[in-house]
Amino acid sequence: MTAEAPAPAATCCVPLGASALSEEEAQATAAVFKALGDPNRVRIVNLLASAGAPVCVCDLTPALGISQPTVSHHLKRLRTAGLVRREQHGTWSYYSLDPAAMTHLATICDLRKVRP
Amino acid sequence: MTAEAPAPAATCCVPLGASALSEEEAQATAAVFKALGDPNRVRIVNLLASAGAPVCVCDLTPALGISQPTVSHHLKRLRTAGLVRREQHGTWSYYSLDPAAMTHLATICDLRKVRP
DNA sequence: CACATTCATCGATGTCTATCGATACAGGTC
DNA sequence: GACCTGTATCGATAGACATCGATGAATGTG
Repeated sequence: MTAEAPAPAATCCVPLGASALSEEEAQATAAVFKALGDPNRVRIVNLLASAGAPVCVCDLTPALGISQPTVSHHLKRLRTAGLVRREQHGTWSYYSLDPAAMTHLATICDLRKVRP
Repeated sequence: MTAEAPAPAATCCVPLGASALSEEEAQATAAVFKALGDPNRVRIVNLLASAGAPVCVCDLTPALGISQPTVSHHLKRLRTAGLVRREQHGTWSYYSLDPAAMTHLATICDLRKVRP
């Protein structure tokens, strides 16, 4: 019952329950990744990031080459995940990345510093 | 047709096609995120990260509290996405994070430096 | 060799979701 | 007011996927 990896191969088990994520934490993290787990949403985030300023839906739609309802759907998913913010100006909706969420995402993804 | 965001509101359109991701790039990126878009897979990655050494499936299964076939399924998805590596020792399979993939993931997620 | 154990695959099932066309809603323009 | 335009929502549909039990393959143990 030790933690050595390619173990002596008689018993193999390791109690790694230690610093495990809670069910809720895992679900929250997965929700963020799930929101980014679609090519069109990745492209939306990329477009918003490279734009650097709020972008109108009427610009997003032709850039993505998918129907307007589908764009609206993806934006809603990104917004629900907290990755994107909406800003309404008259008839037009402008979307931009949520800076805090981007920082949070970068933190989550950097697993290189995790220790046992 | 300028890039200012809350524009004068007469025309709103901005040509932001500039540094857009290709279809393939977007799909590849989304595939990585999709692989992480499940609570159990997030927990697997977390367990592997905090273990710091290859972990036996027989340790993962009780730690996750789901059936063994399901664990196997998730591991396969993570492995297909290139996030995880398998190492077989006798009857046992040991899984560990792919360091290069982790670095790549951290790079992808850090959108804070993107410029227009 | 017979048996047990570990893990991957298979088949089935229920749920989720991406996509679109049609429609409703909200602002602006005349 | 009537009309146009940009967005969001609705309803339907096809495809993807998480989950499990059963089975199979590989390896060790008696």
